[in-house]
Amino acid sequence: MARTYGGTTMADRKAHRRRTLLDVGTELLGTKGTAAVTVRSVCRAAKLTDRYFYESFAGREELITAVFDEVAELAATALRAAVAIQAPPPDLARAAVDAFLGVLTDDPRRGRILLLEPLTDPVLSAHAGDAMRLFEALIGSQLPTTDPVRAQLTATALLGALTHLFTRWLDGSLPATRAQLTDFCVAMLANSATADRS
Amino acid sequence: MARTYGGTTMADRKAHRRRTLLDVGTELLGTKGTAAVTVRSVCRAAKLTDRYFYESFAGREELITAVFDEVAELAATALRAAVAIQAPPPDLARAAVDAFLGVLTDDPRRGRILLLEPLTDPVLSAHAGDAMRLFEALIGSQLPTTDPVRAQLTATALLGALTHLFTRWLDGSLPATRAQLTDFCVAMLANSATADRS
DNA sequence: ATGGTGTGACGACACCCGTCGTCAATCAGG
DNA sequence: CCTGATTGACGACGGGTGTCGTCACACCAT
Repeated sequence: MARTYGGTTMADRKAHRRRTLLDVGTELLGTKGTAAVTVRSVCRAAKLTDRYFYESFAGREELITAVFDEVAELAATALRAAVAIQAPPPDLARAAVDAFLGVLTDDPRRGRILLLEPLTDPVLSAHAGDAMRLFEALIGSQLPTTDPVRAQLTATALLGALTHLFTRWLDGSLPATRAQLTDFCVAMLANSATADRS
Repeated sequence: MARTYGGTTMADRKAHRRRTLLDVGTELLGTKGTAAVTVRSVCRAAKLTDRYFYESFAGREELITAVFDEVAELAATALRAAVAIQAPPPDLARAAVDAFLGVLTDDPRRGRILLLEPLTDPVLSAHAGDAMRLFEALIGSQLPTTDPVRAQLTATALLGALTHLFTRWLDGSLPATRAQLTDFCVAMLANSATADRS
């Protein structure tokens, strides 16, 4: 029987503190960007003394990569569920775009964490790079081209297009409805899937 | 007759110091990113005392926006020259892509300064935003669609695609030759210019 | 009550930053 | 030589950072 303090076990308290730090990390990274995430700023916002930061994380790098990983896993899970359906490619693409957008609109901070900050922050860009390469390879493998260079160019272009569309839409500077955006993305993906046939 | 010191006029020395600061700003912003650009780091690298920083710039914001503006002006100039030729659209697109890539490959730091850092740095993003909106409007006005929403979606997608393609190619992670990349971009632009006709 | 554990606050240390005033040395023109 | 301009170095001030040890107090189980 674990000993309690304040009515909870040490393991529970530790988990709770870790959760709090991740939440604050998400808030700072997703609203102000990577420079705003420091050990002290996070602990200040979390109302925890910085000893507890080191209880869960070796340093800021570990925190921001953990925050990124949480969001990436959310997105991946949603995508996996969406494309698990048995449907023709256009419906799959629509389901995928819808699912991804759903994850982003459920919490707009996620767009910045998943799509923007990794473009310039050295820690995130090194960490996220593999995930992004994976996404590209996934997109690329769906393309009906036998030319690997062309496949990668297309996948990169698509990822770039989607990144810009999503982030711009999320920040309110794209005057499109969600349905219009979804339709456009689906058509764009479909167009790429058939472009080599022309 | 302006008084001289060390064989040069005050105006010349001031101009030289400003040039040096801009060069160092370009180096730091283009290789390490915005966080590495501080008044002290710039002056250290420029081997100037920080009094001289304030001779030309009110603060770091003014320096990084000046650095961005220099690169943007280079790109704009190259683009204007490239599309001044009398040629059919595919040749215009090719000339534009070639010119833009030329500016970037002449100095790879420019890709980061022009395309990446403004995505996340608040100062640059606010400052570059208008230039980017202009680029988008320009691309959009070349599209044969009467639907303004669709035009903007397309322009945004294209800008995103180009951004990713260029930055990924510049960092060496796209295994394509420059000719392959150029061909792809030209085809992509051409495809978008005709996509609405389908 | 006792001894051990957990917590919050804080100080230490060494570093960084932005901004600017001061001082000593050098340069320049009359 | 004299006086004023220019330069380089540096310190001041007030803020921030990462990391971690210490202390006083509160909590807990026995």
